[in-house]
Amino acid sequence: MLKGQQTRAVILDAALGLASHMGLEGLSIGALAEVTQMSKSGVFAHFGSREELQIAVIREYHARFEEEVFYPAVREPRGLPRLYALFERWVRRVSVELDSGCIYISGAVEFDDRPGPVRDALASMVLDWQSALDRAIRLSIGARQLRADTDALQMLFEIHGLILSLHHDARFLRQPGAIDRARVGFDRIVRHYLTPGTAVPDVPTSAAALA
Amino acid sequence: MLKGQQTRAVILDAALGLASHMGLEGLSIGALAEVTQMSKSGVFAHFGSREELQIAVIREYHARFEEEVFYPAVREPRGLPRLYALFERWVRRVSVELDSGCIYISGAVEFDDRPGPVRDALASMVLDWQSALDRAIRLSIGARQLRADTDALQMLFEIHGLILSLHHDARFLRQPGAIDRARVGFDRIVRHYLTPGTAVPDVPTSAAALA
DNA sequence: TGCAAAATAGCACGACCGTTCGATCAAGCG
DNA sequence: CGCTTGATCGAACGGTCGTGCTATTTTGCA
Repeated sequence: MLKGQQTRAVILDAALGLASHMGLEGLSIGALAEVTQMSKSGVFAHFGSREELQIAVIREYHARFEEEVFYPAVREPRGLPRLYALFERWVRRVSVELDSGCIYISGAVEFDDRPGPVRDALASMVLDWQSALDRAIRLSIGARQLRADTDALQMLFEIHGLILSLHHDARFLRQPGAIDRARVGFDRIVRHYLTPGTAVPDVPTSAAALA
Repeated sequence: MLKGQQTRAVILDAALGLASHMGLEGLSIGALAEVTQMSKSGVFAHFGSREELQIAVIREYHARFEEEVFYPAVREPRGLPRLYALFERWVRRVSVELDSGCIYISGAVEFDDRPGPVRDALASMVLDWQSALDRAIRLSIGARQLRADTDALQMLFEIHGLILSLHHDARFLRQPGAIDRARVGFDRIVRHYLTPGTAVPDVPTSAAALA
């Protein structure tokens, strides 16, 4: 009983690392068995099918994402401080994980015209995260830090674009300045929707982080 | 001699359709043979290896992209009109192709940590396109339509994010309003870098296109 | 300590993969 | 006409894939 859950966790951990390099479609039970020093059937037995394994990986990624990005950020006060914290931790997750890679992003591309349970699970997690961001934006509007006519979903669309552009430039093109470009873009977006006279938090920069 | 190039073109056309659905990694010679009603070895002979096939697909996609997006847009006058045309055609390419999919974007995710000739070819095409956009932005600065202190690469980073967000929301999440969100975002970015007093072209909207 | 149950291994299967090789077919040219 | 050359095919190879089976080992509890 205990042993089962335990090795399952070990497998899942290895699967996450493997999936963030090869993608969810590149995740194979054979490779997973090799990494964990188990037999293919031993690995297989814990999930019942490859699809279930993929879904388990997605759920595990979601749990870790919440742990590292969402929960710490919602401890910040409502409004802009929380929104800034959410974005900054999101940026870090996408860029620090430079040698792994965001499963939300790679999965979205892999499964964008491949219907099925995996795609559904992925979409549900992504929508969950987006609605969390949407709430944070609306709270900033409610606190009159962002203008009342702010289109929260439009703002979210633009912010999400910065993260995707960061992922593209940093991971694929290996351009080092991408993190600060994302931060600058975020600051510009916030200032655009800002209620005049409201103070904005400082934007962290890589240079500042070094000092 | 003639027949060879001819069927090669037929295969390549089918390969493009197949790759934009299944990704460059999902492109298989067997499936390609089935679609083109040929034998696997017949298909194979035209490229010599799967990798060469993938590179040929990338080159063909690049050629079509130039044909549909770049060349028509550079016939617009320098500065903002050309920049708007480039963006609008880019948007259309990413969204109209809703049932196919942009190989630049899916390829970037598939090959972001898979070094080799395919990744190199892909990166070279993407950088080519990005430098074209960069030139268009700099020409707008030179024409004093955008402010002299405009950071062209930062602006490019933000615009690229809109396209990626559009691709994500329209293709993966199937949200219908994404195209206009991208256009609104673009208009907002341009206005931010705009030299005060400069007129901006109208932004096309889906509603206007219907009228 | 012993026994039931859970966990893991070993093996085989059919399917698909990219690739190779030799045979066959069609067309162009002397 | 025959010969060469390029295009295409058919069959096969070794490999990996996911997935079933049946043993065998290991675990947790009475």
